[in-house]
Amino acid sequence: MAPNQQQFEYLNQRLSTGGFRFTPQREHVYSVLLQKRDHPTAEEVFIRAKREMPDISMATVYNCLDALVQCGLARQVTLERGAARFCPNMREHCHFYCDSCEKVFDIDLAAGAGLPLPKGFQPDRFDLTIHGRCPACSTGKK
Amino acid sequence: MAPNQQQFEYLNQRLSTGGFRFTPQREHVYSVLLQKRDHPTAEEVFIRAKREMPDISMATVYNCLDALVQCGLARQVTLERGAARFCPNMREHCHFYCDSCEKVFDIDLAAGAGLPLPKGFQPDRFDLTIHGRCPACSTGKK
DNA sequence: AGGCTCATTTAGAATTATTCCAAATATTGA
DNA sequence: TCAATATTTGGAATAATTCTAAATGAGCCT
Repeated sequence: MAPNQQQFEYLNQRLSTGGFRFTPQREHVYSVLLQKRDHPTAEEVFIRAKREMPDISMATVYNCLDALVQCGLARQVTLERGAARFCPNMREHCHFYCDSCEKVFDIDLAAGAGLPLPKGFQPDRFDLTIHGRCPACSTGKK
Repeated sequence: MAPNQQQFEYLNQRLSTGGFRFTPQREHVYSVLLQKRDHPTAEEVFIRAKREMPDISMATVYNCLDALVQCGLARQVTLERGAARFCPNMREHCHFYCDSCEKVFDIDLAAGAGLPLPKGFQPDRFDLTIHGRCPACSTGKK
């Protein structure tokens, strides 16, 4: 599924606003992210991207993901150890990591709203990850 | 500064409860963590530990930190990219990462309290990192 | 104390994740 | 189209962590 015209325009606009050029690789990496929103690692994005663009390189995937993050088109998510994951959901939300099946769920919650920070701290962005069990794993009580 | 008797007892008890043995290395790594609570990386812990225990190895530092985390004596904190950091503060708190001076501050806030999770999700632990500017950096408005 | 068992330590190798590099190529604006 | 500059590429390099196998150490049983 190629990105539709609207997504294409939006990507183009965000890239140039951010001082980046539009390239087929960036378009493709973005479309890969949008296709399956399961918080893939850079390596997983690379594998998926290669299916339609066999010559794309790992370095380019990192470059594209970086550009997307800087343009505000994707978030980089760091859940404990291991590789960083990428998420094109830019709504305010937090992540639920299931310690049992290791899936990542988007939860629509504004984590930082109303938190009484000590005087002087100027928050910019809140990263909330909740660890626990997802519905499937908690009923199975494995 | 060596850990006091109470800390020593507590460490011993938590280690054995967790199925770990008490070793001089683990005691020393724990005392290093307690001495300067600036969220050091494993490498920084290694450097500090070597001052009083020159033969300790990196692998042992990782092993000790791991054991401490598993015993509930320290938390592993993952702030974006780069090395994991370690924090012996086990009170419920979150972290404020200053994007300007890159220091990490403990903030005494219960991040997850009262968050309305969707049905079925069983939260176990909340990891909230707030990015922004610390008081010193926000007044300097660098 | 002596011996057994198993955890731990150690140094270094191996692995994983990411960044860097320099040359070739592509994109944009004039 | 041309020049300037960003991007892509493959591979090398780096960073962070884990693994491995041998030596050591601790606790337990007799």
